Amino acid sequence: MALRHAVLAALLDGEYSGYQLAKAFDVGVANFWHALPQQLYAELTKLEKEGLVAGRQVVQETRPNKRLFRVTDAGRAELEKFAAAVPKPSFIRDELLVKVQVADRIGTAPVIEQLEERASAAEAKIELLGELLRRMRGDADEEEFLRRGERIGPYLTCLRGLAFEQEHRDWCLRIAAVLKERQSTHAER
Amino acid sequence: MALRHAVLAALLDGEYSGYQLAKAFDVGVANFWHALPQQLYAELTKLEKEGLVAGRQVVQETRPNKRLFRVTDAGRAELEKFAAAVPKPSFIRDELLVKVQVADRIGTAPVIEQLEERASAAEAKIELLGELLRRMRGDADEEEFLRRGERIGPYLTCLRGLAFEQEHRDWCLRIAAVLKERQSTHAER
DNA sequence: TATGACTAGTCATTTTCTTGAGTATAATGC
DNA sequence: GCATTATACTCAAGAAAATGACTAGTCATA
Repeated sequence: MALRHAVLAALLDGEYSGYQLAKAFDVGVANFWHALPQQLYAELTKLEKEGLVAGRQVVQETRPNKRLFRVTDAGRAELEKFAAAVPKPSFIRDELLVKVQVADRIGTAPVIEQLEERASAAEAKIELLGELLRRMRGDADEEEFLRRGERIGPYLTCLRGLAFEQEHRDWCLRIAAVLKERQSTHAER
Repeated sequence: MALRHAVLAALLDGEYSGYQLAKAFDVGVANFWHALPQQLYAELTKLEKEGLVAGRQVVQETRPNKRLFRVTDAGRAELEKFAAAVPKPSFIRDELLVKVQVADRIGTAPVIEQLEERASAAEAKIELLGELLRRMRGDADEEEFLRRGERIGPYLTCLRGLAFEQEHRDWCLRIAAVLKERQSTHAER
């Protein structure tokens, strides 16, 4: 019951099609959740049936028709109920961590490579998020924006995304360095 | 196909029962994955059927009998294959983030409370992980340990857990402060 | 002019995760 | 002495997520 709320949250800022949502939920512009297109289409259908969102058909000449969705009052009420409920704890769940856990017992080389790839992926996302944040706050500096900005929710979640990616990158680089160092000093078994 | 590898990884350090694994996977000592007891028991059964782990019955007088599992050669090979495969990207998936995303549009008060609760939960875990790390490295300082320590895998994943929790705590406190400040300056709608 | 990428979805299946309940004994705490 | 917690599991059901395949038109590019 969490994807539904993520969808409602994303839809709170305006009308979007399933396709548009899918992009946002995929690339990570939406730093607060992640889902595949199929999940989103399915969820939108369910939400519409329950009256939490309302869709309207938009006929397009040159592109396939699409359906734009917006949150209804019932949807907003549902979100409010959700916000008041106790949240489930969040966990890291990362395949790379599993690999690092055993890296010193099995082959280190591929893990080092993956750590470095991850680090540069994180770097790219850091750039992207930095740009996004700059655009969101406009001329104001951060403090100012956070005090007086109109819509700070997305900014705050992006901040978390940014901090997460920075931590992620730093850890990857550090661990890669540690494993490399050991690779050269210890004899490979 | 990731839980199986997490289980194999956890089992690599010795023989454990499903019950013991469940504790490790629950509390977060295992900072590289999370799972419920039922999943673990089921996974162990499957892994045994496939010959990736081997279990042996240990008869106990005073406690219920238990089954201890260890990784077989086939299991180790499977882990190696896994380590070499391209890893899936990791995502944050946190209900609290969804709430923060919409916090400025709906009720802020409960979200602030939840942020502060999260922060203190993170604080507690930080303590725990710090203690764990200290115990793992013994007398040596970190640099030293990472260069020459026997088994650094678990240490490295704990480091990530620690950094994650610190970032988590800092963000929660910062956002709670921002939302509070706005609550007092803006008129609540 | 074929190739692939982009828009805008749908359908079906499988895997994974979560929730809830139940069994049985033993040690510990009030 | 009675309640709680800890050990050690099992079974079933349901929700959520991931995987894969498919439709169908448009646009840019090589």
